[in-house]
Amino acid sequence: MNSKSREHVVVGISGGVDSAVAAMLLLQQGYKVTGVFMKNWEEDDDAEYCAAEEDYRVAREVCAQLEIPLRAINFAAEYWDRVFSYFLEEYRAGHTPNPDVMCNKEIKFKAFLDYARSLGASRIATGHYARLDLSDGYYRLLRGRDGNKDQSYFLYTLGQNELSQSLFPIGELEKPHVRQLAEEAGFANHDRKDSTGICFIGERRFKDFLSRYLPAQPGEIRSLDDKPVGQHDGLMYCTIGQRHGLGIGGGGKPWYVVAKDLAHNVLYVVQGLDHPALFAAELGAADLSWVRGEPPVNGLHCTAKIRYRQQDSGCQLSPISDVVDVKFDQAQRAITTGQSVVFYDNEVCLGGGIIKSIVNETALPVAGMA
RNA sequence: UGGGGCGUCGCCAAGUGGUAAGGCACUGGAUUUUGAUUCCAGUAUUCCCAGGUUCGAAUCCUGGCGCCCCAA
Repeated sequence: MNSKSREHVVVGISGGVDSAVAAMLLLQQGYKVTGVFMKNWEEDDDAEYCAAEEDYRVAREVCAQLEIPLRAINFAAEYWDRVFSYFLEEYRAGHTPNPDVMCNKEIKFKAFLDYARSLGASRIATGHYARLDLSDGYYRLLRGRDGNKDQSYFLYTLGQNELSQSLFPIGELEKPHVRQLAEEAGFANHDRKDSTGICFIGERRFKDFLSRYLPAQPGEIRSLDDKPVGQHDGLMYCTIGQRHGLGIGGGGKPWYVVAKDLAHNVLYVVQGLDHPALFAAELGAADLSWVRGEPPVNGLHCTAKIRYRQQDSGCQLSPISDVVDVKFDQAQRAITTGQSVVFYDNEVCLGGGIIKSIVNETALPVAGMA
């Protein structure tokens, strides 16, 4: 065997195909592999069915087939303290956070990494569609080879320390190939539907879920010319660019959320997918994180995403300090505070930050609202 | 209490004698490791009410009820 035969890797096994194939590939590459199933959310009493239990059952099945040990670890307390509380605070403040970005930062590549080290592993591995590359003494985070599944967006908070202790075994593969390998390996989950929804919390009616933690605060919905057009149940249940769930119709074109006025508890809407008020070409971001460990040169022209699964758009970063001002070559639709902007230099994910402000050419009824 | 207009699904809105378009909302599904977006499908035996004319009316007539506008 090769020198890797002694290296111990802990793989996060979720019950899905991706992590199962990741573990299998590591085994084939000669690593010593241990599977770990994370439970980071205590099921709610009234949950229709317990998805986590089924996930765990499948995880055990896969590990049994691979003949690797599977351990279970509960990070529910950490998840609540470091991810969920942040999530609620952001919503309360009228923003739209991305909990999965925070989950990767605080749980998978921190708590889980620490745990893996305590088990004697030198690295962790996950089933993310992203790639690692070591050049000039620096680790680079690259987009997954499968452009349709690329998950580097969720990983932009990782730095040199995390990447030097991580592996993304399926990053070079395309999803259909992963499923094929799973089928050939005889994994029962080879055709299991991809999981979506908030990491560990799963798919559920989002508004109902949020309302358990943030009580309703009904208020008026107004059009940009300040005419009342309906009622909302709470500004925190809505996000910029959102169409459904408002319950307002008429006039032909669909209505979209364009702004929130927290001070007056008013939700502003606009009619038509391409309404100009929905577009802005500039934003301010903070809580920056750079994969290389240091910011790129000031004035850098690169590309960026405003949300997951969106095509990158050219932009200019300047000035860069604790915060950054991002000017896009083309106006972006529905830039939303709380979401992450993630920067790329072609295939390389440079890092990103949390969107804090939007510079919009179209005057909104209330100054400073987002 | 003079004149004019209108009343079709929760909301806009076609249809002016031949047996209820479409859009929005809503519901379901697809896509998606955030929240969204997008895509596909479904949704009025009934046209404010009551009579009448007609083989046949949401469409014509009569009478109500409701709303709007202009005059006062």
